[in-house]
Amino acid sequence: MSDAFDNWKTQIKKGYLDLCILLMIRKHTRVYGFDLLEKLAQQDIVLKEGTLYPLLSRMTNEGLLKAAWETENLKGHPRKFYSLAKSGEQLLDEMNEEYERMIRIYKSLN
Amino acid sequence: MSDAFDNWKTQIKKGYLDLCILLMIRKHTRVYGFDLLEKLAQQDIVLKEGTLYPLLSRMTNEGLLKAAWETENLKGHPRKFYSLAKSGEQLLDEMNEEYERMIRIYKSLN
DNA sequence: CCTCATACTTAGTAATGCTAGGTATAGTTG
DNA sequence: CAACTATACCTAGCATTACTAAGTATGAGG
Repeated sequence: MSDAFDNWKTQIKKGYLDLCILLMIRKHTRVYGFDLLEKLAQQDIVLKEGTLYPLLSRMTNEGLLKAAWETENLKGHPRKFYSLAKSGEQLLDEMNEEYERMIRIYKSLN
Repeated sequence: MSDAFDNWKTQIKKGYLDLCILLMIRKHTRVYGFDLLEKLAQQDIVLKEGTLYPLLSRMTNEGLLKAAWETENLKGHPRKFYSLAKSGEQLLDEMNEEYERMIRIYKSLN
């Protein structure tokens, strides 16, 4: 049985990771998974690979991201690059609006 | 299959509701479920009873809340009043700190 | 040749919010 | 007093996500 706070920390990230990852991809236009993992860690969002990759796959399947294996300059390990699809940009805008709303409510209660 | 945004809105609330409810109870010291439902709705957090009550039960079982059936002045329907337990206050402080951190990261990515 | 770092993948688990009901009491109306 | 409504709380089952804990595969360095 895990600590109440640890458990909450898992829950509070649901949805938040999607948001941050979409923001991060928008910021960098085109990134691959492992690099994204490091960029997120720099922002103090530390994920395991087993958390990030399924998330990227899901968002790609939902049509939010475009994914492409690197084909040119292929020296080193193959990398799968992600970028925002149209519907991903649109969703991100909606998410931002909703999240700002939630922050406002939170602030007003504190 | 639900819309991607609707689905996300469900996910992003996980943990957030706990936080808001603890904040609300702290603010009012002592409230019962149905009243809490209305107070939250006034803040634009609209829940179904089937969402709130299990949540209150869970937090009570975890020792975060103290629950007591109204015994005095018992006219009208019986009401179960909730207030913050020690560990609930403590958890709330930790949650606040973590949530502020998440907001800072979010802002920096946007 | 063996180890390590990079890079991606997958199966299974725990936890929460929602749906869609249900129970019970008190006041109101015909 | 019977029927209805509003108040107040409860519960079973579902869908979804983040995490754990593996595994696969490539290239570089000793």
